[in-house]
Amino acid sequence: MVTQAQVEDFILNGHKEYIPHVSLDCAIFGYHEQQLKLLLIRHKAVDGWCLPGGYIKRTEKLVEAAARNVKERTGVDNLFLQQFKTFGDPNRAKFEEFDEDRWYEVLGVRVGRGNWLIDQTISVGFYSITDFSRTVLQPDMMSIECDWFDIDSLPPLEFDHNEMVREALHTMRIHLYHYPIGYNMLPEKFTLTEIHALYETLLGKKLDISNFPKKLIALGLLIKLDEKRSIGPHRSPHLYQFNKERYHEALRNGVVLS
Amino acid sequence: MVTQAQVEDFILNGHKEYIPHVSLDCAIFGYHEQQLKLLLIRHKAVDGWCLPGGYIKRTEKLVEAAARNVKERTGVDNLFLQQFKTFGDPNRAKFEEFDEDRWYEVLGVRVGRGNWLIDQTISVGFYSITDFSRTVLQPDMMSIECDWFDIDSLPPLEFDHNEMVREALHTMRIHLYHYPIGYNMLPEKFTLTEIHALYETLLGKKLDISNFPKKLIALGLLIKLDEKRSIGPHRSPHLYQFNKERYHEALRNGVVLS
DNA sequence: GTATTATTTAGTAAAAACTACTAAATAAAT
DNA sequence: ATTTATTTAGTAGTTTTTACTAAATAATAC
Repeated sequence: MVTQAQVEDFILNGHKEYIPHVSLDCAIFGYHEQQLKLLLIRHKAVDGWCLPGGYIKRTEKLVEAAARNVKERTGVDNLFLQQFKTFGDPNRAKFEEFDEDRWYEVLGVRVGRGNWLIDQTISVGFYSITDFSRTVLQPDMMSIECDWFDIDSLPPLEFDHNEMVREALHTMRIHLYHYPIGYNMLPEKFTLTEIHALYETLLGKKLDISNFPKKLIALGLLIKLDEKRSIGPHRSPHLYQFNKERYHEALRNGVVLS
Repeated sequence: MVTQAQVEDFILNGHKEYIPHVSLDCAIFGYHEQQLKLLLIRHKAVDGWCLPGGYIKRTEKLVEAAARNVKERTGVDNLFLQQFKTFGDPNRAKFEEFDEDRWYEVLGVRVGRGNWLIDQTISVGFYSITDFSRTVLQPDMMSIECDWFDIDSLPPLEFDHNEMVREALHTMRIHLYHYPIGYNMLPEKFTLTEIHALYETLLGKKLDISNFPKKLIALGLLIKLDEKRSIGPHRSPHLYQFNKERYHEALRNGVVLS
């Protein structure tokens, strides 16, 4: 639970703990059973939805700040997390629309125009992917709501966040061909059909079911187990798991998936 | 010419014109006759070499700040310019080594620890490519020297700039397969041998001379002219030029070169 | 003019990769 | 034992890539 004192301290003294003029925004993609969603939040003092974001502590690395932010919103750790682009445009937030009275009303603190939060920021964009069924959402102290939205029916977003989502999705889909993905999104042991559905959903297009797994297996990323899973009146699929070493080696050095 | 008054104004009042805590660094690659070089500068108050960089005016976009920076250093406009990564690590610059007396000595201004220049910054990395024979180098006001270095024999760089160069080169080489390149680096009309040499040098590897141009021609990026160039006692090569429309369309939407 | 020369560049054969499709295998249910 | 639905190995056809060959050709030397 966030207390009023904490909110006040953040607003009035946050610039001592965080680096001013720099923020980060996270496009957190959520996958589950062939659905792709995006996490959005609603700020107390802003009408529409936007990407979750935050500030960078003076003591932490950029990627650590992003990981902390994702963890705070979703409750989940250790996700696939990548920088995609940094945004800086004097018009990306409209400070002329800043309404001091409204901020006082909703936050209970008088935030002046000189406050560190009411100033131009450069924002570093990260994206992340998680299994949304395992998450426990938690808005940040400046927000009232936090929810998953289907990627195909997002509301219009505030600031330059529509562009951010477009860029994040684009980068994520390119990365899918160059980095292995699946940890944290699939059970420890999974079937080829499951990982196939994951890739199809993330890429937003069909992949031939019989050709798709060949490359992954040829690259040694998947280990075929001697177990099967019973899921109906038909042949039981084999279970697979990731070859952890190869997986992390591929994460570091990249692969080519097609 | 930069006056002492300008230096003082930049140091003491720069934070009003520029966004504090954010900087940018540019890996400016220079190509000419099968040589690949990198532009480095030497700060007045720092011993080693580093990437040229600068700050972002409150009125300009990120990419405009980078373009301005590249133009100031090289005198050349309108180059291929791409963001590659943003760097943020509390240890990327070592402020404990900051030597107030040395700064006074070399700059003639007393720069205190509270000064905006002596504080943690997040740096946005851009890379750019130009023909180094067409450039007129110009150090920035905080530097004494500015020169091209062969990419294979760079001096060790200050701060995290070795990592930046590694990342910039890596990104540039990936981009070569996804964006057309050559404008500003080749004459208006050029031979297949010339563009082949450009790609080989930038990629740092051999490309089969007889297969290389096929994809570029098939994509319609190159227009074969009816002119030839006389350059020796042998068959004269045809001249080509870029299909401007296709070139810019490919810059926007990307291509796949292999 | 003609032969020589070095390089450009069209063409092709072989190899590799990719795609679309077929059918065998198989485990649960009846 | 049979039916059923799905997994997954296999393959044939296509496309792309790669490696190589040789024809074309313009400047030079004679």
